[in-house]
Amino acid sequence: MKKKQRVSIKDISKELGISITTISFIINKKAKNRISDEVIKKVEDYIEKVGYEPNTSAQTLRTGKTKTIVFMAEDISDPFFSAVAKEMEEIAYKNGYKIIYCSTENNKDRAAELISLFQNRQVDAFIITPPENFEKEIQELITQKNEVIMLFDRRYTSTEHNYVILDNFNGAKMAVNKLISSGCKNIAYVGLKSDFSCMSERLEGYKDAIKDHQSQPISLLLPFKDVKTKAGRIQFEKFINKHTAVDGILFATNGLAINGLKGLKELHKNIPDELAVITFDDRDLFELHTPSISVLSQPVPAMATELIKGTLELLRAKNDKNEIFQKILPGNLITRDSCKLTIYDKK
Amino acid sequence: MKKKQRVSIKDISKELGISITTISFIINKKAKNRISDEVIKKVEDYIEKVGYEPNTSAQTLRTGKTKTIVFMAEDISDPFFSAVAKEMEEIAYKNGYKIIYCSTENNKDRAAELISLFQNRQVDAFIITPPENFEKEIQELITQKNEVIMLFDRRYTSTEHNYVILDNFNGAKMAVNKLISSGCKNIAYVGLKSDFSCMSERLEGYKDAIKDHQSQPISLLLPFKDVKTKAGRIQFEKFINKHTAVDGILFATNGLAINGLKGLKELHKNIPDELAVITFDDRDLFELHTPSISVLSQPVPAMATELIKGTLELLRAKNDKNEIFQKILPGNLITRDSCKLTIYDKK
DNA sequence: CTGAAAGCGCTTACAG
DNA sequence: CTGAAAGCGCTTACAG
Repeated sequence: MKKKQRVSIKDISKELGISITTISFIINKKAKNRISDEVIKKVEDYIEKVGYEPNTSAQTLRTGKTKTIVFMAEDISDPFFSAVAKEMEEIAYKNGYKIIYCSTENNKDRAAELISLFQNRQVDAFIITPPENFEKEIQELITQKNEVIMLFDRRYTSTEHNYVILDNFNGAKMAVNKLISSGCKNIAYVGLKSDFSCMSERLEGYKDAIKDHQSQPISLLLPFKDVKTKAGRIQFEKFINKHTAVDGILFATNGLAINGLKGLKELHKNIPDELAVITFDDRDLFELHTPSISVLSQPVPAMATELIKGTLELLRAKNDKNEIFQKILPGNLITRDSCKLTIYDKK
Repeated sequence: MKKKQRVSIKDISKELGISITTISFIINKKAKNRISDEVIKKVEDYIEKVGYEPNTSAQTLRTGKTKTIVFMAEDISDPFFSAVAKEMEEIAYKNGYKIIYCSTENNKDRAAELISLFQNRQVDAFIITPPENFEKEIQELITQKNEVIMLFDRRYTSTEHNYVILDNFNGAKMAVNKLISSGCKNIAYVGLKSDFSCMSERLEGYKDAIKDHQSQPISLLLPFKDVKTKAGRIQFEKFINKHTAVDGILFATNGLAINGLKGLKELHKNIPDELAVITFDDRDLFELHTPSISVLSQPVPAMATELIKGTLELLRAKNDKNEIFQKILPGNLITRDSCKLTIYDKK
């Protein structure tokens, strides 16, 4: 935290009597077989001594690379996304990259506006959780090839693209199997009415898990705008009152679970005796809830690592080849009191 | 989301047959009394038409201004800080600024490292929640005058500096008065062992509120590292077991409250009958908790607005004068079931 | 009222 | 193995 005056390549050149060309090559590790070891050593030592750091703007202006990644989350203040964001940052900084965040609020106009804003500001890569009905825009973005495009949490089946997602299908299966093994006979699925791949994959996982177990799926799909609202809660309560046989629920997102738990409280349902509950995404709220809520948690650190690792890899490979980075990570089942104990649980 | 090739001032100059000097003046609104209205109109129309956006790196290289603000939070994945972050972003983008986030984890070495990192990358302003024992470093940073320094959540009494904070003293008083009016006779304070101004101000507010009410303050101050740990919970439980007369608690942070609520659950304390509870900071967890928890919530949108507004103002005023921006915002008391009802509550 | 030119700090093709 | 020079896209002091 010293430094008064920034030192430039020119200063080093003057000081050491070596051309700026040579110094630049050394700084950029392009000196091998070009510059003598002696000169390399001399320059590196001096750089170390004065703590030289290249001017990013000059580099950007010259190369067109900004060393900046944009993370467009659905909502950066959502605990899941902010946890991912925090982990990513750390790794990005270590690799000399900055991250800029923004929230789409699942609004496609807003997302389009943000993308165009950041394209103007020049960024190297976008990590995006696309909003509803955004496939065309994403495709166009990928086709332009101006930036590396990495999708997160959601993918499209029609296009070949980079993504990091949860294994939603098997996650849902694990969660439902937990409900089954704890004695539930009629399991309902509460999800989002959405074209998000994660939502359809979770629903499919649910259906697959119950197919030999109960006569037919029972599901409620709420529109995105109602997830946190009273209107959504009323729809959920109606659903519960209608399907009286339901004795287990899988919530597809933590938002749905929170509103659903409020609803179950209003209906005075006893968890887990009348109704067992499990949800996607862990939050400390679920641990503290009475009773504590079982979850299928997403591996946040692993996701963040893959997201950045993949993006940096693609950034390096850019133009080299049409490399594709795809990762599907398994979730973790955390059993708590909202599922009845079974003889298999030792606790 | 079109655009193939970025258009530069040079392109405009060639197209319109006007010098780049003139165009630059018009873009930067320095055209008044220098350039004819006719030319201004012509250039502005063309810029509008082709959607010209200046190259930020070139501007930065030339002016030294990066249009970047760093927000160093204690933990950017904490709901309070991530909520503030999200609000700030929106306003910053509208003003042509980017925000970069990082987390100090309340670690002073890490904070110092981050500051030096971002100084090298050149940023215009720092919005900082300083970690413990960081006053000297902050003072040095302010003295350097390389960037605008805005403190958030914590301030120092010894130095004159910019800050946006909660009215902690009166917030704590309001919270304690709520406990008093709901019938508590022995109110304890659970806080942080810390040199943060917010912590001492809250403790003072508590002391001031109870001074005519109970014989002496009863407080537990935990070290930062134990806030979320089992060790901290055990200390808390011992404290509760020791002070059997305590029938009301004010928690100084949401983290302390969460761990404390876990402890009270383990001790099978009935809230609010045996023990009423109120905490600083609202989280949806507190609303969903059984019983729901009363809080002294911080005005997140107003804080974010003041933070950015103030920072931009100082950025504009830089060098002009030694302007100082200080804002103390009032908290909101939200009464829920963790305080007993009084005849004054209509519900 | 308008423009030619220097220079911010880099990178890299080219020459030697 | 090393260096002189052009140029990335701006801003602004200076000249007219």
